[in-house]
Amino acid sequence: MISQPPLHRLTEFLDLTAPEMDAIIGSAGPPIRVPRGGMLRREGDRVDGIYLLHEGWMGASMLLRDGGRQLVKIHLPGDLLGTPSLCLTTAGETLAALTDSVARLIPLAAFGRLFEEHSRVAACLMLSVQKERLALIDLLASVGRSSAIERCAAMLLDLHDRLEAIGQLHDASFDFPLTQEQVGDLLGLTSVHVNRVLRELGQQGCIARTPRRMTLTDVDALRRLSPYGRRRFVRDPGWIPAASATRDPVPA
Amino acid sequence: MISQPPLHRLTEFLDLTAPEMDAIIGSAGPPIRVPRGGMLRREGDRVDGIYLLHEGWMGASMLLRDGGRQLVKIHLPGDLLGTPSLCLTTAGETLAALTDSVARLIPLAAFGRLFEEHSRVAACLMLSVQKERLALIDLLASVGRSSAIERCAAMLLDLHDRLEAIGQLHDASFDFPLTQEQVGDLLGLTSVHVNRVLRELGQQGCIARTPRRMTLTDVDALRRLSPYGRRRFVRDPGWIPAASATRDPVPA
DNA sequence: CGTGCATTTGAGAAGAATCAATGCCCGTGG
DNA sequence: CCACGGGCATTGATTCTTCTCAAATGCACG
Repeated sequence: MISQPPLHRLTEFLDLTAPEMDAIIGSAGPPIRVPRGGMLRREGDRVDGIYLLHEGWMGASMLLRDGGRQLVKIHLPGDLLGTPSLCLTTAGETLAALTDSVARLIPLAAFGRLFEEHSRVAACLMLSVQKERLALIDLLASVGRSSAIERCAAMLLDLHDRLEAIGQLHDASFDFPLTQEQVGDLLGLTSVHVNRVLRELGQQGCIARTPRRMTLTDVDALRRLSPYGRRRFVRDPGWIPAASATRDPVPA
Repeated sequence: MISQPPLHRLTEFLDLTAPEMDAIIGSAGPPIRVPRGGMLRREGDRVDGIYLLHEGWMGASMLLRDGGRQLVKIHLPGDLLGTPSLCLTTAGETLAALTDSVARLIPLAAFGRLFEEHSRVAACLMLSVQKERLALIDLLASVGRSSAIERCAAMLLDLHDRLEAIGQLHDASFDFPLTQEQVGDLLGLTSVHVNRVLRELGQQGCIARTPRRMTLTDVDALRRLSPYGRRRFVRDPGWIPAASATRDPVPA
């Protein structure tokens, strides 16, 4: 028994109507279970749609020619996965399960129909993608222009804030399934150095770690460490027409 | 006398119809001239639309709390500027002219209308944004997981390929208005180190520099140095409906 | 009770930053 | 015409962050 798909990432900018949400839900295929370590999509696979993540953490990563790996995004439930590859013939990113996960495919055809028939949903998708792009910009700024400890602080806060939004945060404490190597691949560091930095953060009293669990014991100190602040997102942007203006109004 | 806006970034995935292109062109405001060093938009400004760059090079950058600056994108003519801020109340990036530039504002309202009335244009915009996102991913991988020389090679190739697409490349040689500090801000390096690396590339015979001009004397060697290959983009993706299927068909 | 993965720790090396000075080009104003 | 100043490029010397290599430890799991 699979619960309804989490759509908070699509309704965070705008309240969608029931028909609009039904259209989204209806466009998704059956649940796909991916065990920890499994792949939902590999770089080079044919692009057959995008994915909506129901449960679990997944990582989007890119392989480099020298064998290195750049983790591009830690995806949490509700995220849309694989959208960057929409403009490619062959997937540009690997989607790997960091925990046991469940996702659903939204096939290209269904995505196209959604786009054509529900312009407000299309607008929400656009905003969602822009938000992802900003996250990428923040990560880039962090990797390009900050010290290792600042990057770690920013990453922990990012997870903190996003987990809070989906109710998976309890007293600034959350499940933390990432290995130090994965953190390194995300932040442009070695696992060895991640280890030292996390210990340093622990000694400063900013965080407390137990296996697979992370507690931010001094969120304010972490925010001071972080190289950038929190973004303020729009709500009900004026340029998206009100629901009643939607095409094909369904008669009551 | 301002020439027609360059729309190659919007038609590279799909041929648009004349009415669709007219709608885009019609949505843009009057040309805005920005002298080298001037700002089109500052971080924190109110978001009133996006911009279409006609002429010149512009940089999108983000300021860090410690005073550092991350250059996020070097924009060339035809690019859409400022789209990441669509989901923010207040601009998240500064748009600064790297050369004398000309841009046009597409106001939010016009953008919304475009989205609502021309779903194929909306789809093209989505693909365009995804392409930008991939560029950001590539940059991130480069900054996070490659040496300084590899990053420089990748940046030079990126400019090479994009300038080629707009006919501003002559025998692997192009106008290069970036200061070494700006390159450093883009690649996560200091200007001092950029200088050394560029000299190294020169000594290896990969590039030749004269003031404000760059020549790639060994493109293949640079491609071997670059941490990633070229992307292959879709053309006429099946999920976007054919032009005749567009709503509001204009009677002949 | 091995086995395999992840974390932890140490020592040394390397890449890039920092600090500091110099030179060059070019526009400005005396 | 020339002195001056600002921005940018270049170079050297030194420091420091982070990587690399290596090994030990701990822990989960069959």
